[in-house]
Amino acid sequence: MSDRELIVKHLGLRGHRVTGSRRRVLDALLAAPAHFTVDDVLQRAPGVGRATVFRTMKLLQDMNVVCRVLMEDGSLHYRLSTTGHHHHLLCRHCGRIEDFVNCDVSALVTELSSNTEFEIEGHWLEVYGRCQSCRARSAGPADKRAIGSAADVG
Amino acid sequence: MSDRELIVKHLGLRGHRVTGSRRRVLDALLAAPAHFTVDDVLQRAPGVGRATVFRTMKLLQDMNVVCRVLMEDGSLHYRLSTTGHHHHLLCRHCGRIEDFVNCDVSALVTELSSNTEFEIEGHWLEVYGRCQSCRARSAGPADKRAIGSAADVG
DNA sequence: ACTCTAACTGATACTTAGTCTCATGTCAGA
DNA sequence: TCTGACATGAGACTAAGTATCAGTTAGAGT
Ligand SMILES: [Zn+2]
Ligand SMILES: [Zn+2]
Ligand SMILES: [Zn+2]
Ligand SMILES: [Zn+2]
Repeated sequence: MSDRELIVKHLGLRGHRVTGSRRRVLDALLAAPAHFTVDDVLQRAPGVGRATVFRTMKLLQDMNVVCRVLMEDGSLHYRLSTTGHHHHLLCRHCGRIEDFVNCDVSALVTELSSNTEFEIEGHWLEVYGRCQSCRARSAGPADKRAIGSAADVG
Repeated sequence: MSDRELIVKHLGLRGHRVTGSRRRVLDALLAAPAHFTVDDVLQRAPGVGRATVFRTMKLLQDMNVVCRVLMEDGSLHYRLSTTGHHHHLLCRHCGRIEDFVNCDVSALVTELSSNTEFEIEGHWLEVYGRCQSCRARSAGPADKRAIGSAADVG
């Protein structure tokens, strides 16, 4: 069973209708590159209305089919996702993204909980850097896929 | 020397002009509550143009006078800041914010660096939860200062 | 004090991201 | 196949921010 069929099935099971527009949006983002904007989807899903694309993205997000990625310039991209909670490592230089799930964010949270009087319920974390292949062909000038002024650089 | 005088002096030293508009924006945000939007500033700085407020906020941000806070609903707020890199603990229930600087994010970064082949250059982290006083008067219904659907809840 | 100019300004038009409304269309269960 | 709740597209609208530009001004140099 293809990715698309799986998702469609999942939609059905959750009581959502499987409509033409939703199928076109799905096809669009399954064919899209590793991360993309709502606008990318709009252009790849001909005939589907703007509002519908936004609505569908939100639906898929709630279903963990896609996740949102906060780019360093503050814009939001989307990415196919299977797992629930996880974080991203973004290469500033080539735009590549890797997920990390098993990393010890929970240790940080635990530490914070005991240091402060807050009860921690959630968090948002994105990490920016330079991937292996970009390090390899290093001293080259960075391209523009992940520009940043919004970065909380640490 | 007052906060304002200090900042004004700092502006001057960095070669920025100290104009009426900038003074009005400064007064506005020094009088504002613990965190506020650009729009709040606009309303508290009568006569200052929209674009100028945005420009001034960016300037003050570059000077570490203010920092940006990513609310759980995705909107951006500002907050007076003195230190450079730090993170925020936001109470979802009363809107209170605490900074944390000394927390071991660097351990996480180090771990990530060795687990992945990324060279980590920056990150963005916000933490959401419930502050001590909100926990004290617990079972009460949450108010609406920090609503969230955008949360990356972990 | 006077001049000069780069820095700054407000108005306004524009862009981008997303929401709302509403009349029309359609999926899927009976 | 009927039917109505769900979904849709068009387009108006909001919110957040940027670009342009003609006019103003801070403040350095004299
Ligand atoms: Zn790379
Ligand atoms: Zn940090
Ligand atoms: Zn609280
Ligand atoms: Zn996490």
